[in-house]
Amino acid sequence: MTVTSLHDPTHREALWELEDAFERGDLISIFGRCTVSYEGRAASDLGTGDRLLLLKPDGAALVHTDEGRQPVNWQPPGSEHRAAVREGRLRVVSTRTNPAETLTVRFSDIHQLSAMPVTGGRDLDLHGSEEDLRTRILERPDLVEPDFEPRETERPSSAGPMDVFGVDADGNPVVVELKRRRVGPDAVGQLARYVRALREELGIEEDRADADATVEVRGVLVAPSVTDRAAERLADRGFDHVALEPTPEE
Amino acid sequence: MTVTSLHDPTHREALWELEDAFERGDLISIFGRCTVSYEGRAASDLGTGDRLLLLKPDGAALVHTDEGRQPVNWQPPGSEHRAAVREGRLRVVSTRTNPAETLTVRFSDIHQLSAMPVTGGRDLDLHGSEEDLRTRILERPDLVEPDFEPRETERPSSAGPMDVFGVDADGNPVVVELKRRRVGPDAVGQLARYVRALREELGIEEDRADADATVEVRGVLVAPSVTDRAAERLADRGFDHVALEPTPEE
DNA sequence: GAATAAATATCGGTC
DNA sequence: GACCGATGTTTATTC
Repeated sequence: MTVTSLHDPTHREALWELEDAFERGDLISIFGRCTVSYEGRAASDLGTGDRLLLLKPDGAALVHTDEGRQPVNWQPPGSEHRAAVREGRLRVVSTRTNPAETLTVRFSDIHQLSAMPVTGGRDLDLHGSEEDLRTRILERPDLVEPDFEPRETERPSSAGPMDVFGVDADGNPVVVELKRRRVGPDAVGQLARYVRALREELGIEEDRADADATVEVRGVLVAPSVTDRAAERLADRGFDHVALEPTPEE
Repeated sequence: MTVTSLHDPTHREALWELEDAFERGDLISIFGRCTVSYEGRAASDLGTGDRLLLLKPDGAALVHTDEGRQPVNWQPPGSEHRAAVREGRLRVVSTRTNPAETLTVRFSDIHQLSAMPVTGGRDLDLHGSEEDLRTRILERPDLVEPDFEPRETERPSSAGPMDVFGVDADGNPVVVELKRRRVGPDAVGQLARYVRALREELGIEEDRADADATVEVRGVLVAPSVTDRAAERLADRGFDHVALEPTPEE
């Protein structure tokens, strides 16, 4: 493990080290006083200040200040980093295409530069996602409702694949939409599109007042909880909400 | 400007410096070999590997690998960082409440530690946002359509505030929904909710076949472009699309 | 490449 | 604190 670390380097020293680090595919961090400008989907300018610039070998670039989880400016992976000294000052430019975007960092002072090789150790084991919720329901369909019978996951429809498709105790088709956390109105809209698509596919009238219909396509939203507005929209459309967490409570 | 930088420190040396840096409110970066575990809204585990840990004085914590714009693990601002040496190894724990979440980083090797004071220089001047699009339309309403007359922005309704409310050449109420970029069907749903709310408020029948109505609430979606499915839903509901960028083309 | 939906989304404003 | 909507959202997956 060879970590390079320069303290208060000159701009030229920083450039030499940067070019070597690009060559090695190192993860690079530069802390210094700089201005930042971005142009692409939007455009932004950031005046002089102390920031941390992170340059990744996959092309990602991040400019961090002392606040926030989000970088104040960035460039996504796949971008190309270049460095140069202009008028005695280090300048780092990261560009990408489609969309065409450019991030430019101009340093007036370089306090610290580090470069370090990083490989592997990237495989995160994450649980508690929507997929865990689906697994949970397939293993215990009664958590949705008694005698619910899942038939298919990712069932295709003209509105896209529905999370879970099944049949209830009375033989009605049921569209289940899964959300791992509290949801707003948009999730109800998503569910409504699937239900509408399935009704059309099965030739079932949308009019719920039509009590003659022996078969009704039902919509069920499975989520830990719903917002008030989402609850209204669920009620409007005659859908059900099942309160369920992606993983069992302790 | 005092930047502290330790190269291959002992775990105890790193701890001392960390505690001082917490005290000073420094921006801290630690590069080293570590494992990471997270528990909260979801849960995850990350095996041993070289990573960069960024600790911000506002409580944000970021674990970065050599890939991706996103940190592989993180903690949002407002969290509390603590450090300790257990069994000779540095351990950094960041916790927050509501929701209760904990991020734990256990180091086996510390390659590099830096701490630097950062203040100010955080005010980003961003243009090309939805607000720019609204400004543009208010200055040139004809970009929406000839003789369109904006009356109100953020006009309240039972479905929430609508972006722009106005009147067309024939005196019809117009609800304008703004999007800074290409949109999908959800934006049409959002517009539909506002239109429905306004129709109810004004006591206007939704049935468009009712040609007797002298006043019709119209819906206009202003966005650079729309997806095919969004276009279908716009047509279904009789809404219009105006192709417009948040900032003028060069 | 376009479209669609998930995410430990984050972030800001409002009530 | 809950809720709602924007974001240069990013990211993954599918078509």
